[in-house]
Amino acid sequence: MRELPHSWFADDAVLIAPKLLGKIVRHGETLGRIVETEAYTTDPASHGRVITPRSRIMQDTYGHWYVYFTYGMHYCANVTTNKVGVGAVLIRAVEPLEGLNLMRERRGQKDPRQLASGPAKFAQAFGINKTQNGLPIQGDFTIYDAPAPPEQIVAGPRIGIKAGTELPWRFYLADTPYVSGARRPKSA
DNA sequence: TACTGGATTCACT
DNA sequence: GTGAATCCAGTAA
Repeated sequence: MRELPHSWFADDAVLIAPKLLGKIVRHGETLGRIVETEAYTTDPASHGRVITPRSRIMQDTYGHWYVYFTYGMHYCANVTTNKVGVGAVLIRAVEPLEGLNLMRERRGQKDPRQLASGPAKFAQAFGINKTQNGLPIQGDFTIYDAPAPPEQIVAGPRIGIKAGTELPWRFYLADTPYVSGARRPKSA
């Protein structure tokens, strides 16, 4: 398999997010197919709306991992994008392909559909934490090229936590049981 | 220095 | 459908 070259991540996050579907992500022994993504740029729901020490990586790099810690217990993994601006794509769900026993051990779950069907589930199953933050997408923690049938790519509902604001762009593959059960906004 | 709330998940009703 | 868990980045003072 061929690794995605650094230049592949130079475009805007909203363009990269659907193109990531079907690609193969690997961290060590764990391997899976990306089935759900979400694009963040400078919208109100994004860390990139204000550049801080944490979010600076969204502005300063592309083709790197941006891993952050949230809700006191979860990690989420993004790829940074956009050579000339601010952007990142959150990996929301992955279909497990290799290293399932290791994922089951890390997750405490047997059902393959419960191993990586959510951004924090993916991070836990693949052993991702803040030590991976800022690493380039290559080597031991990388993404391989793979074809994604265009007819299976679905553009979101634009789910977000702040009703009435500009929401992130979410994309997923149809006809897989491995996508997340993302919640709708609490109120319209 | 103190406070607030979160790009989530899970258990429970 | 609802709420708890849990800690850190960001913000205001």
